[in-house]
Amino acid sequence: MALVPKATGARDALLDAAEAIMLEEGYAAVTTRRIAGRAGLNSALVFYYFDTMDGLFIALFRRGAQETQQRWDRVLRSSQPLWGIWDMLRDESHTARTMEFIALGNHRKAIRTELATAAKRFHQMQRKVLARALESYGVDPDAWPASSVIVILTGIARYLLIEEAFDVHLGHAETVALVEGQIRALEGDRQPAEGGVVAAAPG
Amino acid sequence: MALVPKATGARDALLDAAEAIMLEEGYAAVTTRRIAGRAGLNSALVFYYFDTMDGLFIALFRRGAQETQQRWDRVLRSSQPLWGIWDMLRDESHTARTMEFIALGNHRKAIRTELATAAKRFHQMQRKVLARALESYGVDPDAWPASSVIVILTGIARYLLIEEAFDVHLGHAETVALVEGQIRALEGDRQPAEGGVVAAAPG
DNA sequence: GTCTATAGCTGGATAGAC
DNA sequence: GTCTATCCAGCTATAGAC
Repeated sequence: MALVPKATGARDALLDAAEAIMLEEGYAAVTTRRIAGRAGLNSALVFYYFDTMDGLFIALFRRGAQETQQRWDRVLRSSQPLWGIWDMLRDESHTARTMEFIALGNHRKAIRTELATAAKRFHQMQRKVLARALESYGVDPDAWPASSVIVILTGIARYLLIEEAFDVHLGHAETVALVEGQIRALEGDRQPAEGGVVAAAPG
Repeated sequence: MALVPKATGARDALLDAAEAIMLEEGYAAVTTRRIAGRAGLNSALVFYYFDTMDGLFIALFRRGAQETQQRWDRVLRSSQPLWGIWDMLRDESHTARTMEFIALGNHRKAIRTELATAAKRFHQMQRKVLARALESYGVDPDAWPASSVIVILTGIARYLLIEEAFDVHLGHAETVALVEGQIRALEGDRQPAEGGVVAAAPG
């Protein structure tokens, strides 16, 4: 399960092509003809495998969400879960795809439902690990509930990435320093060798 | 200058129609024919006034940014700038439009440039007022730089709104309480009568 | 499972009448 | 400034051959 999936069959090849087009040019550019052209296949195959364009988007989202789940599984096993969560949230490639689906989901009910389900699952997964960690650090759960820490870290990380994509960096360095200072106070320095986001799959 | 602009001429009517379609169905649904149909005008007029679809989107963004600027002007004159900024950031109608343009800008250079310029202008505007306010509250500017406070508040507010649009509310109440508790500690209770976001235009 | 062919529609954009 | 008419391209989706 590599980060950049390699097509093993026509269905995967179509999903790979759709994902690439979506990231490069946005969901509106994902059309049956362009998917097929990029994958070197016939456009009728899109309907054979996914029935409709909505079906394709949902299949694409689920495949991505499964990968994301596996990455969270790894990250949350880290002995420094705060660092792990923060670094994962700061990962651009993951967030770019999520934001494209959010834009799509804002106007398509079927996608919106998929997104909501996945968002809740990931939140709970993070909350369980984080609540235990914060407790072990002696953090008052009334002052800093784990679910709030997730919302705050996610919101900050995502906003930083959005602005970076537009080459806007006002206050970014200060904010990263501020957040990472808080994490360091609880978990010490980042131990880059384990639980990292980068080394996700073996060569 | 009302929040929901009334068309005074064909050009404004086209922009109004484009904005409504964009909010309801996303930027991809904004087409010359649909704009014209909604405005009760001819689709060729879109090209007469805006040359291309990119031209239309840029004109639409600029008109909205001008309104936003005026709203920030009002909000930042408040005697409780932290409350003013937070309430403005939490305003859904404003953010929905911004996010649609971000999705569009992620894949169109001309839009991206417009967005970056406006984002920087708004940030500086907020930072000036906030830096002075935080200083008057005795907040250490090295621990909490104004530009970081802007990034943090904006990131949190926007993430809350994104999730609310998908009916996901995990950790939201706790996070709002946490943020507003911090603001209250500096500025006291919210004084709803002045500088509010709601009462923007007469009539 | 993959292809060709095509129906039926909608898109951006332009020319030119009024 | 607003309209009709039109070009050509692209779209989703289906039918049916292989």
